[in-house]
This record gives sequence, structure tokens and C-alpha cells, in this order.
Amino acid sequence: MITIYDIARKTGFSPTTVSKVFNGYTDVSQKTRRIILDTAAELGYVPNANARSLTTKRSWTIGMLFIEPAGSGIRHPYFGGVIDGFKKVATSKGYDLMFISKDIGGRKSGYLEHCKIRGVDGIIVILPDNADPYFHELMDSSIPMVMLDQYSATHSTISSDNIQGGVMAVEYLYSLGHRRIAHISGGLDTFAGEKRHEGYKMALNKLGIPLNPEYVAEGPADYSVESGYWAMRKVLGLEELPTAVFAAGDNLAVGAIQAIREQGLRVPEDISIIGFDDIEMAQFLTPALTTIRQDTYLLGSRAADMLISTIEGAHTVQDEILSTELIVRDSCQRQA
Amino acid sequence: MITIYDIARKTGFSPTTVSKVFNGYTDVSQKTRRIILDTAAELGYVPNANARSLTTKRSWTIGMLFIEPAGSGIRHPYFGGVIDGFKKVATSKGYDLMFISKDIGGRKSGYLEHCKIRGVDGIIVILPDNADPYFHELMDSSIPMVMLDQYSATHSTISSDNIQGGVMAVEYLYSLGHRRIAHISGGLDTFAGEKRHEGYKMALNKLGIPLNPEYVAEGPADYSVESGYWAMRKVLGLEELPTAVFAAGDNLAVGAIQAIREQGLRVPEDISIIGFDDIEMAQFLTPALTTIRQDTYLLGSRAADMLISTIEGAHTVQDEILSTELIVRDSCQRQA
DNA sequence: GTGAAAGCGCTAACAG
DNA sequence: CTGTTAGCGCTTTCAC
Repeated sequence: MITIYDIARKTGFSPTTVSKVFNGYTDVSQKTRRIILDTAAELGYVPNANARSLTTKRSWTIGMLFIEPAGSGIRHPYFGGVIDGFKKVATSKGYDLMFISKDIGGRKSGYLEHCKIRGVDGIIVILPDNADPYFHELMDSSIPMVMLDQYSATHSTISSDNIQGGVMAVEYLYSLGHRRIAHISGGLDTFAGEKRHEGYKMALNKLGIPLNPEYVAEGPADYSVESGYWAMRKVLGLEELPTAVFAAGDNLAVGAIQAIREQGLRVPEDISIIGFDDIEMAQFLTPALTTIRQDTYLLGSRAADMLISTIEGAHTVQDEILSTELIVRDSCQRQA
Repeated sequence: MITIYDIARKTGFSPTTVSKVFNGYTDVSQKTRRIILDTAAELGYVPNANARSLTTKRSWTIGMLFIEPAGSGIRHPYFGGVIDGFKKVATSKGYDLMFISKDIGGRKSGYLEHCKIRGVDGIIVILPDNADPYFHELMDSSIPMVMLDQYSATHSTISSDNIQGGVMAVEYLYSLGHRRIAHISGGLDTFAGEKRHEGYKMALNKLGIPLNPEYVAEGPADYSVESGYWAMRKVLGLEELPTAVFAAGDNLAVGAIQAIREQGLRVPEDISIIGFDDIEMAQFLTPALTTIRQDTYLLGSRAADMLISTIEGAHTVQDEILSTELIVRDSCQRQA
């Protein structure tokens, strides 16, 4: 391994001067700079991030945490988009990304400890879980952090406008003539699930439709197809069936459609369905899924901007909310 | 920040002894160990990975590289599964994962440089691209590495049995009575694409069906829905249409189905389609997609095992091939 | 403009 | 069993 000492020896300058060149100090003569840079290239010098971090206390590493909902892992399309956007801007600003997990080396340790061991400069929490004590420990620390889909008075957060999305979904259904509108929730104890549910309630209220608690079905908070299936089964067991359902996620919607068909009913002829997310496959399902689109890539890239600005000294706590968009396709139909 | 020196001072032992305790050395008395461990807990000591790496030349970090096919990014379901599996075993063995990209801090630098700067112990290449000179530079280095979907005489590799999958797909179609079978390729210059194509050819040959070059359509090697759509359009322009098509990926199959429908034809009544991957949504499409399943999670976890064993000293070059499975659903139909 | 010296937190010989 | 010493590669005062 080539170090700055090798360059110093070869050029006759001191390690200090060599270091200065690589750190953009201006008090080095152009000539010296040239010589050092050339020699570095010739020798194949590569700086050592660990050594640098040791002295500077900056790792240029950002931790990425998502408390996995029971093993669904990183696979939901939502993550892909978010990580993609986040990675793009973080990388462009010189930060590398590292997954942070609860246990390291088989040993249980907790997120905070993991962050400290690695000396991450900040952390993005993609799927906050308030029920996790390790998460609270992390929140209480002073590590720069931004959370997605979460409310916090102390930390910056960002999310889609889940309420607006919920309202939009229900209003759209209403505009098609639907009055008996059910909701398949992504989990009422989840930030996004709760907000979407809130939007659902707000819209009903505004439209003068009484809330029927039986019309709100909740599965495990994993936004999986299966959860949607089981939640819909519950709804289908009711005396008076809804004519439309707002599912809090496209996967849930897919599951719901399965359940409906299994019952011998059709979508959208018998029951209209609107989802949330606009996953890539939504448009290719049959019927093509009408849904509320959220921009996961933007979510990720804005999160990175926010995090990096707090890492670099900003002290403002921001709460950014990105608007959602109604994507009309074929899974909802006018109700006579 | 609490260091081993703090613990040493407080307990009266030397930093060395403290260090030994944390590194599992056995030549420390039980009593001393207890005292040190207790004091560490009391003080809230957390080891510093950077300092440790500096002396040991081991970072316990694994780089994750995927040379993104023109911005499709990390979003294809294939990646999710692989990363999930990889992360699981790597984490359990004490390694953390970091994304490796071509440029760091806005500066173009290359993967190898990035790896060296970070001092990763090894790297997994999820989507090798032989056309990328930076990738070759990395291959020529001595960094432990395993590649997915690639052949190499010098490095360990792992992939699904793409040939077998291709053969299986075509044989299945043949067994249903199809004789005019087209192939939508994922890119013939791509390892997986080429192998699946090879399987296609092998099966035709074995079954005594002459290869019709017009029946092989290739789009950009991104396995996207759109590519499948355009490739299928080409095929649909032919004089004599195929009765079945083997698409090298489920996304391609989805695109192909769109193109077919746009032409007023039906799947599977007019044309049967079989895909490859078995993405989560495959079973929820209409018709439910018949496909060749590959186990991405296993791919990832085995890759991790292989990589870690070479990091930890193994010198064998392995080439592991995981078998694929035919999943029969509704997109293929018997041909009169 | 340039360099000497000290130190970041930890581990690895090597003594004792 | 325990401690001394010497770095790992880099940056940071502070002098010159």
C-alpha cells in the first residue's frame, strides 16, 4: 500500500505538504502541487478512508436503516425507489451507503451501537418502527437522522402526502357514484397506514358518508398481497358489501382482487378497487390498477438532501411532504 | 467518546489487556475480564471500527457492486432478492454491506479505487458488465470477489442454471404441441441472456425443430417491460407468427403480452408465453404467468458464503449453478 | 510555502 | 496473566 509517506520520500516534501495537496489547501505552490500529484499518480496512491476518519471524525458514510417488517426484507418496490434516489444524491455528494442492522456479527447490539462502531455521519430510517426500543435509543442520540413516513418534533422527516392521497382516492370513488366505500389498511399503527386511513375518514366525513367501522379492514402491517387478501376476505363476509374499496397499497389491492374473484365477483364490475403506490406492475395488471402514485425516487433523493444538510451543520428540523397523484386506469368503474 | 484508554485508566489495567478482552483472547483472567467488561458497560464503551481497521487491515465491510443497466437502478425484483439473501448471511458473519459505485464524491474514479479507499474485504458483483473497463480493472486486482451471472476462470461465480431453464421452457412448450417457438432475449451479449438463448437453441435442436433466426428478438439488455414490448412487436411483424414465445425474463413477458394484445391477439389462446424469474407479481397477472423460477434469495446467500470463505482464506475458485424450476400457470396453452 | 511533532483509537509483537 | 512499545495512515496545530 502506498501512503503519503512514500510520496513524501520520493518527492522530498513532507507528509504534511502531501496531505495538504490532497485536501485542497491553497498554501502549496503550484509547482509543488504538480510534482506531488504526478508522483501520486505514478505510484498509484489511494487514500485510506479509515485513517482519515480516525483523525477527522468524519466517515463520509451514511447508514441506511429499515426495520424489516417480518422478513419481507428489502423487496417491496417502495424500497427500491427510495434507495435508488437516496443513493444517487448521497453518492454525488461524496457519501457512501451502508446497511445498518440490529445485530452485528451475530451479536445483538442495536442500531445505535452499530452506528457508533462504524462512525456513520448520519442515518436514514426508511421504515421507522416506534415499537422497537432500539429505534428509540437511536432517536435519542445525537446522530443526524432523517426518517421517512414518520412524525417527529426533533428530527427531520419526509413522506408522501398520505392524507391527501387517501382523500383523493375516496373522492374519486365518490365521483364515480360510490357510497359504500371500504378501506383496507396497511396497519393503523403505522404512520403511512394511519394517515391514509385518516384521509379516508376525512373524505367520507366531508362527503357526508357515515363511517362504517366494519368497512375498515386491517391486516398485518406488511403491505403484502397476502394481507390484502385476508383483509378483503373479512370485508366480503359482511352483510352489505361495499361497491368500492380503497386499499392502502397496491400489493394490498392485488390481494383484495384475488379475494374478490375467488368469491365469484368481478373487478371493477361488482367492486371497484383503488390502490396506493403505483408499483411498476400496476399498469400491467388486469384490470390495470387505478391508484394513488407516490414518487419514491423523489422521496429518497429529497431525504438525502435533507440528511446531508443536517450532517453539514444545518440545525433546522424540516418536515417535507410530497404530493401524490391520482392515476386513473381500469379498476374503478362508475356505480349506477 | 470512550476509548480503551478510559477503561484502562479506570480499571488500572493496561490498554492491551482491555483490547484483549474485546478480542476474545484467552490469556486474561476471568476476574480481570469481568472487571473490564463491567467498566466498559458502565462507561458505555463502543469500539471504533476505523481505528481497528487501520491496524488490522480488515474492514469487515463487503462492497456491493452492480453496474446499473442504464438507470433501471436497483429496482428490478431480482436485485431485491439477491441483496436480501446476501445481506442476511453477510450480517450474520459480522460483515457490513456498502454500495460501491464508479465515482465517489462526484469525481470519476472507478470501482477498484473506491474499494481500495474504503478497504473493503471483498466485493460481490451483482451485474457484471464485461464492456466496462473499470470492471476489468477490478477483476485484475486481488480483491476477493464473487460474481453473479458470469463466467470466470479466475474468480468464483454463481448463477441460476440458465441453460437448463431455457431448455425446460422450450420443452414444456413443445410438450403442449408448439412447434413455432420464438424467443425474446434479454440481450445476447449478456451472460444470462446468452445462456437462456443457448438453452432455447439446445432444446430446439434436440427436438428436431430448425432454428429460425427471425424468431429470436432482442431488445436492450435491461430486462424491462418496454424491451419486451418492442421485441415482441418485431416478432409480430413476421409473415408466419409463432404459436408460443419464451421470454428471457418476466418483465419481458409482460411487455410481450402487451404487444400481443395490442395486435388484437390473445394470450394464451393465440400465443402462449412463458417467462423467466418468477417475480412476485407473475402469479397475479392475467393470465397468471407460466415461468421458470430462479431462487434469487438463495443466489444471494450462497454468494455471500462463497465470498466470505474466500475472504477468509479459501483459494478455490468455485462456479456454483442453482437449478431452476418450471412454474406452470395459465399463460401457456395446448396447441392443436 | 513548508515541515516537525503529536495524536486519532486500536492491535501486535515481545517481555516479563 | 499483564504491560511496554511501536506503529497503522492521516490530519492538525504551530513554528519557521
